[in-house]
Amino acid sequence: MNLSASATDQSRVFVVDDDASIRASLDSLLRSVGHKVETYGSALEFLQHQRQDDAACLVLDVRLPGISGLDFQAQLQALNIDLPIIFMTGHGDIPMTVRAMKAGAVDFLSKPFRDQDMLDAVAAAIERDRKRRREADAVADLRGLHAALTPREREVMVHVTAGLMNKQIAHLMGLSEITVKIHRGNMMRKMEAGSVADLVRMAEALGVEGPQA
Amino acid sequence: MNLSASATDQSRVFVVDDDASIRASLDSLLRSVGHKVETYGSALEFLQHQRQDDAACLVLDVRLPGISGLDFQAQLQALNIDLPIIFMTGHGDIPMTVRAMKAGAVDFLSKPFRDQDMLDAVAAAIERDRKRRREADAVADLRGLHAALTPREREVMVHVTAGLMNKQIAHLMGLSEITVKIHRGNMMRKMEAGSVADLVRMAEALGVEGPQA
DNA sequence: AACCAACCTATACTTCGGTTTAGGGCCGTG
DNA sequence: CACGGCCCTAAACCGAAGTATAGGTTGGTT
Repeated sequence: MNLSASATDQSRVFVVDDDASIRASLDSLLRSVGHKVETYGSALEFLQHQRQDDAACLVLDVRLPGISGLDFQAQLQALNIDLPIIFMTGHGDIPMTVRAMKAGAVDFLSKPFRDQDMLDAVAAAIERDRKRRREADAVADLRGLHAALTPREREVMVHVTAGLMNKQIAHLMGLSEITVKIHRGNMMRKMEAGSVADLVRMAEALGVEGPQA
Repeated sequence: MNLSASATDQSRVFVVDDDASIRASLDSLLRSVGHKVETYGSALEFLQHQRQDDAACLVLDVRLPGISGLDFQAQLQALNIDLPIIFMTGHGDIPMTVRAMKAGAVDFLSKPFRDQDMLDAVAAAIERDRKRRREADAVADLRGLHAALTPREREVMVHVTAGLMNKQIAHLMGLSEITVKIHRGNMMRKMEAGSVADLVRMAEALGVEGPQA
């Protein structure tokens, strides 16, 4: 389903800052350690460009033309764009920092910052994205399998992962036991689950379990 | 094993600040909304007192006599005291805030702060601790059951949660299948697992699984 | 009308899981 | 030394799971 090794092993850093000289210096700094870099002067500009399928992160000035970096962070979440963010600020305050960190920012750097601090933050952010990607890919594959189930198969899956016997499932669903066995067998095959133990883990990753005991 | 309903439903707030007037005003504020409050003038003083079995949190000035609040946070982690922390600061900076938040602080408030901000932060912190406690209690119970297993039973448990058949387990362990069945039956009874599905979830909570496929 | 996917059922059979009963051995504590 | 806990095995049995074969019904599509 997802045999492609996530396109590349590249790391891509998006820099959004209205100050061209900052953009240039960050571009050079980040390239020097092997990152691909794309720089933008505004949030809108960033949004209008395509994003590749790389592990990536976003380096953001909190003060952007038109929109605050914090609001932009919220907007990205609403758009379901889940990119680790590193904030930079010239004159940030503590409430701002707390809000950004609570909302999941990787780091919050005061300008001027040491190059190494930025590089460390970017490395941590990329690593976080890489991990999120791996997990998201795995879950996406599972969703594909799960989507191919018929309604009855899905229903049986829930009951199996709840630890019920075929007999009990049959009773709950108003079916004969043999029918449950058929659905169950088809479901296990479609989900590519080699055992109930496998299936339980898949169900947890998918969040398709009945309320826990 | 852990039938006691976690002692109380009380919420307890520990306030550590070297300024007595701050302690007094926080004490009054927090009591007014129903929290139990204990105040201390230093980190050491706090450590020397017993902690009850309540859902609790810690309100901490970053600047304490003898030790920085940040270092104290690290020290508590090292001591395995996992208490949600709310920092207060008179003249904090951004790196300090970032470090505290990265280390898991619930909030970081600049003095002077609005009463409501403190109350909100404390409520969030207590709720976080309550949740952590519930989970820790559940895992502690499981650990108790798991500790009562014999080495062989533990070994069988790992293989069962890996989805192996008795036959395969027997082969791996150099046993006859019947012996595996005995260990397995004893293990399921001791773990109070009604099904393999249950057992898998327990094993995940315990972290006693073989490396995932 | 023909088709197909999903659904349901039954018979028959195999394999797997699990328990009971009934042994055997090793080792450390009382 | 005797007892108990842990370990191993066997025969016999039962119930649960899983598969194959062989049907049947709907309901929507071509």
